[in-house]
Amino acid sequence: MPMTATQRGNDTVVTCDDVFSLKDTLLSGQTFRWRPYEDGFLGIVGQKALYISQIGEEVVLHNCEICEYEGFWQRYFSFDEDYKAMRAHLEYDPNLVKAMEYCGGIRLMRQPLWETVISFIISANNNIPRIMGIIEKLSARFGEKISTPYGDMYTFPTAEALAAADITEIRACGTGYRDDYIKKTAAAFACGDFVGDELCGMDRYSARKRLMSLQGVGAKVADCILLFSVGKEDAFPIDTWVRKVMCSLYLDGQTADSVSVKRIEAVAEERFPRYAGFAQQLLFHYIRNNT
DNA sequence: TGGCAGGGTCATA
DNA sequence: TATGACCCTGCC
Repeated sequence: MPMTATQRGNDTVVTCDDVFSLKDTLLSGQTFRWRPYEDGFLGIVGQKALYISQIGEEVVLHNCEICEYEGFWQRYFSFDEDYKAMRAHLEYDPNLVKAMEYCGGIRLMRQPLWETVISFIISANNNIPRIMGIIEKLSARFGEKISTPYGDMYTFPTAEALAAADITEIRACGTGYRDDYIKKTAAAFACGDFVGDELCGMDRYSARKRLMSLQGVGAKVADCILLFSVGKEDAFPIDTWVRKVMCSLYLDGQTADSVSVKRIEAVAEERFPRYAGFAQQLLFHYIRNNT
């Protein structure tokens, strides 16, 4: 049993028997709607707001019944997965051992598909603070205001709301040229052309191809969606940082722009035949914070 | 003040 | 398969 959960008063307390880090998980660029709040983080996912904190081995989901935890948050944070075994499996690689010493408590989240698709369309050619700002503005403009114990918050806009939105109003939220991608992708979800459930039964490459049929979704964004939402643990998003780290560690220090994405993909498959996505996240987080 | 990169994607040739 | 344009912000 990787994690055990109990109800304590109004809270659900999850006891970790491993090295889980809430902070590293929420700040590793997988998710964009969590902010520091009191001793932990405050976030909103779907219609649910949550204040969550961690002290040592205890993770506290404040004002959260255990049935809500088991019905949603457990899966969202991948608390039902055995990360101890994953880490043990990856110890054959000395670079990953170093990365795990630094940020081994990261978990790959399984976020709602729709929110993840739009968030990562916005992420293209962009930086994290700005991505967060754009999502907040879109939510304030097109989401629903809900009252929570922490004040009013806005839900992520529905596909219907964004599909029906005036494109200039989408752009006014700071999306830039991504406004059109957002509206068209929203339309694909809203009219039922795109059904997320179908991805689960597909292999990684078929699922990626299907996601890339959406406007604004290229290979990298598709892989992020597969890894941070769909739970495809073999997805391996290759961005500029991963390119750099893969070249420096596994391609004899060749320069990043001299090696094709295909080559890096092949090396990743060879070096990380299992849990490639977790390896990617470890290396990415390690290199971003140690260079 | 101006130039440029920032966790890419798309259209064009 | 390889280029260049694309919106916007903050940093140097």
